[in-house]
Amino acid sequence: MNIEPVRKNSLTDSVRHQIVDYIKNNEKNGIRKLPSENDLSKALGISRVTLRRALGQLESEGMIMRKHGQGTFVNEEALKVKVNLSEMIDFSDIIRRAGQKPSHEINLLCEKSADADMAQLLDVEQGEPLVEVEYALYAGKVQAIIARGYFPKRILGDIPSDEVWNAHSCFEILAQYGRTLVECDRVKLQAVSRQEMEEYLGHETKIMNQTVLQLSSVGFDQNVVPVIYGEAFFDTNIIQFDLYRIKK
Amino acid sequence: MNIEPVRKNSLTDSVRHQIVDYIKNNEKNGIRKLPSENDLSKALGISRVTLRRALGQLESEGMIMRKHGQGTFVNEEALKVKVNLSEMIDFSDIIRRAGQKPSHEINLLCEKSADADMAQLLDVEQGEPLVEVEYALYAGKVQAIIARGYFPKRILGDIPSDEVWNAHSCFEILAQYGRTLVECDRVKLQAVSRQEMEEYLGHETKIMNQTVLQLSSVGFDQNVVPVIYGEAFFDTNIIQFDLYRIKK
DNA sequence: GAGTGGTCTAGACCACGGC
DNA sequence: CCGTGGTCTAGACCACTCT
Repeated sequence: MNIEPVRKNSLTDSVRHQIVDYIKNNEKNGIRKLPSENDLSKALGISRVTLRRALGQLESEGMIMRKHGQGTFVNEEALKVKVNLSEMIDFSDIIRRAGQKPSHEINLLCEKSADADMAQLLDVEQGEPLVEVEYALYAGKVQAIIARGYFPKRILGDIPSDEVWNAHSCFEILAQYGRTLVECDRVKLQAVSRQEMEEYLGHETKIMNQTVLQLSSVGFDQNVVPVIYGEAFFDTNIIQFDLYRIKK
Repeated sequence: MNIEPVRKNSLTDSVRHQIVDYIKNNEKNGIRKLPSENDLSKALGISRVTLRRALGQLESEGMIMRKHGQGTFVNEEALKVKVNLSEMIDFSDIIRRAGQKPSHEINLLCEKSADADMAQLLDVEQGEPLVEVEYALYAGKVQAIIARGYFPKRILGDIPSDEVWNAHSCFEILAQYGRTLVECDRVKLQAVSRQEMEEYLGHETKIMNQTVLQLSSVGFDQNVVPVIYGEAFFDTNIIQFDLYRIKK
């Protein structure tokens, strides 16, 4: 039983992927200039409008740069961004991006009723049954992330077995057992001491650093209805988040 | 002598601003649905393509949500983001967004030659003269940010007087005296202890928190040539960065 | 002047949601 | 069924850069 996120491939999307492939294939050759928009649109058999939509998306991500009167170029500085904070990715992928091998274990899995704060964050009635789950994530053999999540129990039809929890992330379980995709989230950042983290969690951890980066996030489904609240603590000696920003 | 960032207003830009105004004006009335694309484009006297380009930009920022077959809606969750980390804004504006009154003082202003690390980061020769400047920024009466910046001295024709430094940010001085606009930057995040921060800075600070968020950034001009390197330390009890992220 | 990206349009057709 | 947003096109004209 696998429910995959269904994303139709528009022409623009597939063009964008072709351009990304083109860039990756020519990375070694040192080719930093793309063909002109006219040439590219003819070569791809599409209108210039569609090509420009694809290029515009890549430009807003920072992957390419366009210079009026000169051409379109690969932006090598933006490509140096590894652990991109502005992308919504799994904890495991974050560790992979940091160049490490990810693994995880479940610290905690239980039911809890929503207190006032949680009820407001998740837009549910106070007392509504929530699932509380805590993961410890390792980069190689070192603990890099502690993540705790809360979401309404009713989203899950049946509570999966421990094996399932051990093999999948919260988001995968919400997708497969709750048919709920987290499409966007709002994140708050704080720097906290290891001691503050352990007081919040209520137990000791194997995080080595004395200071950690705390990300508090509310995840929403496609209708911007809150579905999950998470608190994650990162050892920034191991996970260094990056961002590439463009002035508007 | 004021050199303003020259940004031509395209039709799409002005349409986008009109939509933002529309949203702000109707925020109080509780109107969360925008007119249909056909109606809007007719009312504004523009083609639907141009309107959709403007709406698409607002959607990628999270300000609006479009539902196929239903309409376009204001995204209230995204609007809750206050101190948006994915926007390139001045330290003073960051403090304003956090709901505080900003002020700043210069801690340090001197010349320094580039060491190996700095030479690599700024893509200059080792030994090249740099300007080193350190600001302390206050939220009300509390120290909230310490920021240190380095940039090649040759960018500035003449070194401005102390008065100018006290009245402007690094970016304003680079723009007005160096005719250099910082158009994009790459940022790295770390959580560090107050002690580590003070060791890096070489002096004590008035930051109250025991842990701070460190942002290390390289700023680039419109040709993605590095022009400034900065290390900034934030008291996240006062400045809590936010992000709204959309899955791709 | 030739080539590049930047902007805008009119119009067609499709897919989804609610009535 | 109708109205909504989603996608794509051909073509025009402009502004910038280089030679």
